[in-house]
Amino acid sequence: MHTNEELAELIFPEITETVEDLEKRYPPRDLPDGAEVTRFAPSPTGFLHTGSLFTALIAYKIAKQSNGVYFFRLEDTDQKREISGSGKELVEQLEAFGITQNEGYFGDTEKGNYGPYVQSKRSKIYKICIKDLIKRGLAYPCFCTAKDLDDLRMTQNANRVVPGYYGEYAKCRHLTIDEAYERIVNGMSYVIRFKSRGNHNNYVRVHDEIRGDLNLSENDQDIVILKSDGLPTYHFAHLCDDHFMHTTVITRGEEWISSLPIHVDLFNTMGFELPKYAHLPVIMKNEDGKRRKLSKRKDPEAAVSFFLKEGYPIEGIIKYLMTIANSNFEEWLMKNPKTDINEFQMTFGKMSLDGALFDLPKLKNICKEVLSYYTKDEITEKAEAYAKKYSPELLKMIEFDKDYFKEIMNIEREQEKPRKDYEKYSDIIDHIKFFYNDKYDEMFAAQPLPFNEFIDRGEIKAILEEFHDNLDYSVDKQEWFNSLKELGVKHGFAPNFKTYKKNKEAYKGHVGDVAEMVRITLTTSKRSPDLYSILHILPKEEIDRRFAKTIDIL
RNA sequence: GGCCUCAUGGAGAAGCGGUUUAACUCAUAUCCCUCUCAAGGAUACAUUCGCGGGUCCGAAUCCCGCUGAGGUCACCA
Repeated sequence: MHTNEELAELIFPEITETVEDLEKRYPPRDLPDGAEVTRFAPSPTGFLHTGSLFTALIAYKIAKQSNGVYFFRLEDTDQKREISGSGKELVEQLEAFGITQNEGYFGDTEKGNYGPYVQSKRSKIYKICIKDLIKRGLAYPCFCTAKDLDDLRMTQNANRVVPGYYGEYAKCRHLTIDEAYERIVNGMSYVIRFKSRGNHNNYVRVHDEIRGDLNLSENDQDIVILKSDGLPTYHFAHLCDDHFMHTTVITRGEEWISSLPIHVDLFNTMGFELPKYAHLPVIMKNEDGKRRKLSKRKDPEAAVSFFLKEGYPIEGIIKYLMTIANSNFEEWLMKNPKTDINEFQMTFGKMSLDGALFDLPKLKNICKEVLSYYTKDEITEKAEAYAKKYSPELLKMIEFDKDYFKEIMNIEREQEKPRKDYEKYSDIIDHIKFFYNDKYDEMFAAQPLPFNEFIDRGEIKAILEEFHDNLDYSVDKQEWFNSLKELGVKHGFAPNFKTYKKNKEAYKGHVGDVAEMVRITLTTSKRSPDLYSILHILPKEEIDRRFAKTIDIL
């Protein structure tokens, strides 16, 4: 007759430490009152997902604003799905968004007293806990094969009973210790299951920081806690890791709500204090009138790298995510458009319960706002950083003459109501390329200049010549514009749109038409920022050249 | 299918039993301003809070039922 003790020794002969040893090794953290310990714990299965960034952002904020600790843990227990190198990538992308840690996994290194922070390196810790459970008769080896489990599921479905490995259906649970012992000695493959003492008909009340009290059916499933590869499942890793790392608030997606009873069961039987839980809404996408989770495969915007590549400002993305996270954030943002968002206090109570639809127009609007508030130096610096990584073309423009670029970026910037031209850094090129001679020449050659076809070419030519001959760079904007009006009037154009509208027959057009001629000459386009600014930024010789070139073809 | 969660306009949402004629932001539309654009300003956009009952003098707000959407039922997390 073997005992549970002997069974535990047979399975884990190399494990000599106990749960008490672990408690000593990972003592409670010394933190101020109210400090929360949070974590972001992704699997290294690919690049940073927009939803993951959202989750990480919330965990980070909750810890920061309470003077607590935010750390990064790598959940690499599924070696089949692992994509090598993605763990490091995840850390780096988060860092790009300002979500930095002072403890945890850093890609190449680890820091902190509660490590290791990579689950595959914590194997011993899980085994210590499982050995303890086996000794206490609360976990057992299960020899069922995938086929056994499939068959079980099928008969359960056919009989309309709750599927799963529990109670009478948990075959291996009813094996005697000797039987189990013998099978292991004989080299049979097995997993370790948790022996649940719960009853499906009882309810447990679990508090969720966002949703309030949840009433859930007790767990009675004998879930797998150690896979045959020797690594734990998520549930068991969550139990051990968050307990010994002293996480105070578990922030995770709402898809975990249904496994909450398992976690409660696990924490209770290990005698560990249950952490607080906050089940976050999942970011959705609308497709043909149906809501669904943002999908990494189908939606480019599901990967955070998409936004980075497009050149959306990081600050804008974070602010957008914050508006989804807390309904009162936007109001705060409007009052404090330039304040560091770390000043904003995030609360679980202001979090919505159902998943928000990802709204690109809203993101764009926020990004526009963010970019418009940057000084010329700030936007130049950030645009350069973006260009270095993603846009050689833009980089060339910036490096050609940085001061020149700054002056261009400064058009109607650094004022009360700045221009809002750009939603992302990649928009810059198209808006300003006419400032660069080679681009100008390209555009000049590409299509006929869009001069108003109702105005005689000779007239345009005469006006342009006269405008150019009398160009005075020393006058202020108002005076300059007056002279433009006078020039128009002289040629039969109304001084303003109103006058023209009242009596269209009396005029060939209005100042706008005259300005348009100059604009096309200088930019090849009917649309551009302020003309006066352009005249003062473009080098004088270049202005002369453009006039000559344009007049020449008229 | 069982269980769980959620449900206010095109989107994010405020509201939590009585000055709510349902705040605010984005989007959209129209108008104004204007040298074009980007802005800015003004106005419009839910007779009604998924539907049906009930409680109450009074309900988006409380209760019940239904419906819809999402999640979950793995040796994936």
